[in-house]
Amino acid sequence: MSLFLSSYENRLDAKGRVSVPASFRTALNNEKFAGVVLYRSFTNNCIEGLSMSRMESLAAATDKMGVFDNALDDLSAMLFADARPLQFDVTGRIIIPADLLAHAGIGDTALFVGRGNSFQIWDPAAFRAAQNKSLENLRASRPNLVI
Amino acid sequence: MSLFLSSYENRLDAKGRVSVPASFRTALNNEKFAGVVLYRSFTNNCIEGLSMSRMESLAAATDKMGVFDNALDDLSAMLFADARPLQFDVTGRIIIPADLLAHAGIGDTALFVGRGNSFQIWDPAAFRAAQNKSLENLRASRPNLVI
DNA sequence: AATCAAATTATGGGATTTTATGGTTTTCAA
DNA sequence: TTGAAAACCATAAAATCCCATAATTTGATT
Repeated sequence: MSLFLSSYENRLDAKGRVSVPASFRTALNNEKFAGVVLYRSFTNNCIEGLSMSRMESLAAATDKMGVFDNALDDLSAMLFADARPLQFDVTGRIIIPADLLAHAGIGDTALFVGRGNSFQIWDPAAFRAAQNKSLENLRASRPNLVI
Repeated sequence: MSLFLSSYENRLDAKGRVSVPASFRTALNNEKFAGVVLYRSFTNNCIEGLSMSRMESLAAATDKMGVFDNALDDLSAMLFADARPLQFDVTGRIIIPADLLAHAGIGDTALFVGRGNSFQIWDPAAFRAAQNKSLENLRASRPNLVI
């Protein structure tokens, strides 16, 4: 398996440690960096997460675009400056930096949400609200995706 | 064979395990992931099922289109967040998560319904009711299917 | 067409492993 | 030396594996 799928609600302990869901870890288990990269979402009150190798391919992609695209320059500046590499401990936990937790409004419970090739970390209630919103949007726009 | 055809009614045991019908399993037997991906139907009180490779091609598609199609982005987000990868045990069983069972109103018997390239899982009675409803609709509208 | 044997499939329960979570000790740098 | 981070250890709950058995299908042979 190599996609981040499904959602998992895990608790932060007194030291701020959270288990990254086992299925996310297996999705990462032939990565050379045993951990994840987190950064603040630009669009939502949540944390974005991906593998180090995907971060590297992002770097490669922005390289190819050249130095004259200002928007992209801003984006990659933000992204790379903000990105936090976090290594798993022996039991597969990480400590999410306080400013990321604050940005996502996460208290003592974190919801890991699969997004295919990446994932997000949300405050459970905030995610449910956001998901209801996009379900409404979908019902209104009825995109025609063939699955 | 590679299509999901026909319907099969199987029992859930005390631990919630159900056999995926053998013919569905053979339809999946050159997949690298030995199992299925399930998610809540957006339109019916049932569970949708498909192969992991189909899920992966969806991930590839959303990658290519980037972040500019909001509707499709919403949809794939819903899908990936909701999708449950479930591996077969040695005898070809899976455990359907409790929230999916609740959404489909499934008690101790699950009806696997072939849909060609995908399948659905229903509560038997709920499926029969839905079938009658769509038969009524068909009689009323008489769509003209050209083969 | 009927019957029986063999293979496959569905189902059941106990044993084992993983996983999430908590706490304690050690290390290291400020 | 003191505080934070990392390493280490422990455990309950959940998921998975393993083996056994009942039911069904398939295929062969009358």
